[in-house]
Amino acid sequence: MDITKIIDPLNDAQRQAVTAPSTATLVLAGAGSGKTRVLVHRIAWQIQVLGLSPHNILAVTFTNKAAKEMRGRIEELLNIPTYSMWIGTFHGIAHRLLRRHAQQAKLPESFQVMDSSDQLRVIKRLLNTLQLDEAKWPPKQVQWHINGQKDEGIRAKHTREGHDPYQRQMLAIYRAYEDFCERSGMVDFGELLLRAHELLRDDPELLAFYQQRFLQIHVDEFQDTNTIQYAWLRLLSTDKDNLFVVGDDDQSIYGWRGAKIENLYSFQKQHPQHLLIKLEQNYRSTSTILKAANSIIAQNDGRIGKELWTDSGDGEAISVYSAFNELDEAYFVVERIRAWVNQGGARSDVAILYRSNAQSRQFEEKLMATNTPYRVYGGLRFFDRAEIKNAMAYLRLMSNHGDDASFERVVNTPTRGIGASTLEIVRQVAREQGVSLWVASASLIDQGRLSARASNALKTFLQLVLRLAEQAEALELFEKVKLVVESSGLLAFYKQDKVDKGEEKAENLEELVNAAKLFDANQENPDSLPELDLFLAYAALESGDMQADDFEDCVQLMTLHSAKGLEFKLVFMVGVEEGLFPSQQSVDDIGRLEEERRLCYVGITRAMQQLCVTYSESRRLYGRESYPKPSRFLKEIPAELIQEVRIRAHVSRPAAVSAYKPERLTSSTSSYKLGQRVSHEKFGEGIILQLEGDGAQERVQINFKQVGVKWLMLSYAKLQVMAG
DNA sequence: TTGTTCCAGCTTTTT
DNA sequence: GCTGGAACAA
Repeated sequence: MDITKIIDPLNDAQRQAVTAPSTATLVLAGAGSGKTRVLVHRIAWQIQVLGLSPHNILAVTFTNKAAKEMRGRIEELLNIPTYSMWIGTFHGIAHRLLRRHAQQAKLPESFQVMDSSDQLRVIKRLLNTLQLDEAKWPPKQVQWHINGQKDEGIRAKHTREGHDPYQRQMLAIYRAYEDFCERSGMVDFGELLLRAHELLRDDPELLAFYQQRFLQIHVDEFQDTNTIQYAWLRLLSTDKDNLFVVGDDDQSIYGWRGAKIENLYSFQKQHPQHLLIKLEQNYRSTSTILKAANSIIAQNDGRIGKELWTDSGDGEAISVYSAFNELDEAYFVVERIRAWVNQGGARSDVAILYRSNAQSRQFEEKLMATNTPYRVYGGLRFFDRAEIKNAMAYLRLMSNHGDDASFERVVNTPTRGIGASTLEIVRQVAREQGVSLWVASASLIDQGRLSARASNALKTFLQLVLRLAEQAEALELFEKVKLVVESSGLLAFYKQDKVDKGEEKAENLEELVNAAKLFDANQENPDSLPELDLFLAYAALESGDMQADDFEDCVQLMTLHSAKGLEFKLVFMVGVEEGLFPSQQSVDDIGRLEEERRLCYVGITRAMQQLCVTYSESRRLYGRESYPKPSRFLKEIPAELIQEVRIRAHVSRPAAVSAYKPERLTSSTSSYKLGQRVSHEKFGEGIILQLEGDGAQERVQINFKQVGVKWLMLSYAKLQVMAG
């Protein structure tokens, strides 16, 4: 047995963690301190030295990427297959449990997973049926409320009807939403976790089964767990003290989406005998960078406390550049990158990190202007694209006719003459009879309660889906997808669409067939569940990773949040200004301010060799010129670590932007005049306010007595000149 | 069905 | 000040 491979590459603290006895263990892992290595080697140790079967191990992460990496590294280290080991995201594992035990979880066998945009659509439709004004009940806010409740493990039935009208209405919406999901077999992300928790909690036999199976439970990024996730972990580990959690309270940056840093403290309280191991030796950054990071994070209260150190050298000072404006800032950064590349540095070792996505633009422009390849992270992922979602909706509908959200999505995509009024009737019947849109449509057709045209169109649609389902039955997964893409009419629809990037969309649809092929090849499916349902869930749960296309040597642009877990030799932290970073919305609340500070800590510790911080003396924000102060975080870096860049890379005081605005030209050919009284057959009497355009394009703005101000095309509107 | 105008909103993001 | 979505005119 070769344990040197497992033990030798570790430092003392890491080794202590890896070889720790099976007891509640908290590994406080600073940035760049080898956190993943500890998890991987710990699992390897348990298998190779303690003789555990991979079958007995559970490892939970937050992202698919992290899960994949962990599995890969374990396989590499041990050279054994790991398919029997449960490694995955909280959501992925919850999903697996629910699929396995759909019946006990009171879910239909082919329940569907909704992603957040699906969820938002459902909520919008729900508000509509409840006849609530979206302005008063913003769908986003409703979504936030519902997800918040689920994260806390609260269902509608747990909430007492209070007196606060707002709360009462929210509760009513939540209840209606739950009903809808129940009826149509839809499960959102929060529901996956909540349902999985309830499943184990309410079924002692099942719980005992999994408790006996998972002898060791490992949790990555524990500071990001929310209430229900931690509750779920505790259920599984009851009486066993077999939780091995790794996290860093200083890198908790997701409080705003329900992460409870308190879970770290509760863990310590609930396991008084727990083992606490701090990983403080950093293998990533220079001592200068670490000193800056330590000094900033020290400003926060209530930390468990640790200090990063390294035995590598001081390295270069931190450059701070005060830009004249945001263009100058971009210019400076791009110049620096050019110098780096000229000295033989790789572009992919360089990252530009910003607080908000909107900041990427000026950097993109400058990079483009200098022909520097770059890649912006974030944005639409493959499975989030409308054309992909449409294809998936057909597949879902084939698998589950009760999926109203998918029904709505594709009933008239591509257009087949099923208009809003027909749909409204269908919805109404569905509501009255408490059935799905599918069933309502079928009965409406049977009873001949629709116009012949609407009835036929609807019938064509239902038959299309039925036919697809029938034809797909015997096919391989990728053939099913191919069938749907081609026979639904989607592909043809996008191919003929010349204006709206239709070609690209058609290509994406073809790519979807490939994705299905790949999925099929990689899928283990130990529980032999329907592959189509698994693929659909995969699309919702793992929407990223499809865009890892070009391997070109690129500069990396991303938000500070998405940089977590990554490292770069040269890091630019830009826009480090009060109001931007920390964000204006966070400065009045100490808790949120501290989270911003942790974000700053995360940003700084991404840098391996060189860190460059920039701020601008003036910045255009929401269309207004602002003159922000340098961020307070800058002052928290000891001055001796900083080298201010004095020279202006480029004095780019912009020439005063011309105030010229083309005025709306008054049409000379018109027979109408300003102030002219006219009358319109539909809108009645009014007075001309403005004229523009010529000939067929000529338009007039008219203030109508009855209906107010409107723009009308003169060539269409039949206006009568009135005396007056 | 399509093209235009209007209007709110505006941190961070994974699953 | 820009952008995406809703509302509206044709």
